[in-house]
Amino acid sequence: MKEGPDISRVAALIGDPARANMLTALMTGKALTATELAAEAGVTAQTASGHLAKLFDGGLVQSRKQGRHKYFALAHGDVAVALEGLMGLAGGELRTRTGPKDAALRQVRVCYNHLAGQMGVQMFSSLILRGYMRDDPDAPILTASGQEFIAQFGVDLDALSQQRAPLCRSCLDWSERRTHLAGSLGRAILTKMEQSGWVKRDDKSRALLFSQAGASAFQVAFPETG
Amino acid sequence: MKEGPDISRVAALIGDPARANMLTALMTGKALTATELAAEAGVTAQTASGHLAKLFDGGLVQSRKQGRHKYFALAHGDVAVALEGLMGLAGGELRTRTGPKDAALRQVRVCYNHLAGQMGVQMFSSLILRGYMRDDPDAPILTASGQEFIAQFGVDLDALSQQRAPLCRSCLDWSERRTHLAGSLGRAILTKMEQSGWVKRDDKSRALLFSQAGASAFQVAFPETG
DNA sequence: CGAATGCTTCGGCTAATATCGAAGTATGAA
DNA sequence: TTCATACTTCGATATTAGCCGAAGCATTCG
Repeated sequence: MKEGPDISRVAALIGDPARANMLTALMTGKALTATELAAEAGVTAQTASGHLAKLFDGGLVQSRKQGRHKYFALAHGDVAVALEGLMGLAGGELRTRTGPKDAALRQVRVCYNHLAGQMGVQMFSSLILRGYMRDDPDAPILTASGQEFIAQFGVDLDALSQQRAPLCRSCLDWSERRTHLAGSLGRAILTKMEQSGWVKRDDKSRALLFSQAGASAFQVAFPETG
Repeated sequence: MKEGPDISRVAALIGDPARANMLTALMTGKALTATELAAEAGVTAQTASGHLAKLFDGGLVQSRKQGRHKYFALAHGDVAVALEGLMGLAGGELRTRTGPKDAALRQVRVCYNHLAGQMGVQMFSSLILRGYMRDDPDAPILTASGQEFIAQFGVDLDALSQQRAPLCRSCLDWSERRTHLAGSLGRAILTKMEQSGWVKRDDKSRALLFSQAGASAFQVAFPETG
């Protein structure tokens, strides 16, 4: 009578309108906070909290606590695939929403001491896609080829590993809502970029000012799609 | 927020255990009567009637009356694709149970009307690696050499391209977690294999029974190049 | 013609669950 | 510290929806 896995459980999870709205909102690939998802679903915070707990238990979303916010994202690509399949049956359309303010800050800025914004996310994903780094659930891990790449970039890894602070750490990007590289390595890379004259910090804001040559060099070092 | 075409509606349809069992039973591609589906779902005939009406209204199944029987089948291939996607999500949770029947199903089975399981994935990747097919993000594309290969295999491509249904389509395999070939071409290939006596369908399950000669011929036609 | 089978509709019972108000924790800011 | 924000837990309510018994059509067969 029963063949294959039980699909009713996971389908029932998606079958609630509030949860379905949350999941579709997460289809952008960006992480959203619990309150944002509550607004997206049109329910109160308490209700949303219950829904999100169920989605987490069902393995459809992953969560990440950062400060007093809790960010949620789809657990993995298979979830998006399944959702797309359902959308094909419903003939649905996708809507987009996220509103950052300053365009310059959204493109690139400093986050404590490391690179953030669109370029920060690009650097991180470029490292991942070329096999220099592995996005472990716990923390990113620099591979052997990655260590070589970073050394050639001009960062002294041995000195960094002496420090107490973790070498690699992923940080959720404010505007992009995707992970970028933090930790002592992220800090060292930004420092190296400053030393090389690629970029200067703005005194008043978190904006970063790339020189024309620096921007070009960045694109060469961390190309967009691998 | 009650806007637009709802993914939750169709997901809720699949979300009921009885309906999910009916749909999985229909994944064989065979049409089943209402009473057969009632037994499959473990409910009475009245309950099944209500479920099937809902599935029909939701566009997931098609029905045709024949004498005093009413036969149901999946509405179209997209439904099977969506169901397989959901199975991929639910598969991870039920890793513990692997019966003898599951092993056979993992190796090869029928997905609506095309080949699935380990052999289905092998066929797909064999076509890709030999340059007969290109795995476009949108949908797989048959190359010129691929068209020649398929024609030699004994499938009339001209007749297929006349149909409204897409020729090539990728479907995510729930056991292998990789794509296999669906669409009218996938269906035609399986039909050809049946006509050639390579394989027979099981009446009760999604299992496929390859003859010894058929299995050998399959390995010759779609070698494991990877 | 009855009798039997396959399917559907109706009514009521029951269980599940989505929802929100209120109160409780945790983190960050003033 | 004190306050505000973000999120969670608890309790109660209400709507929903699955389920089956009983009865009603429709079709087929003896």
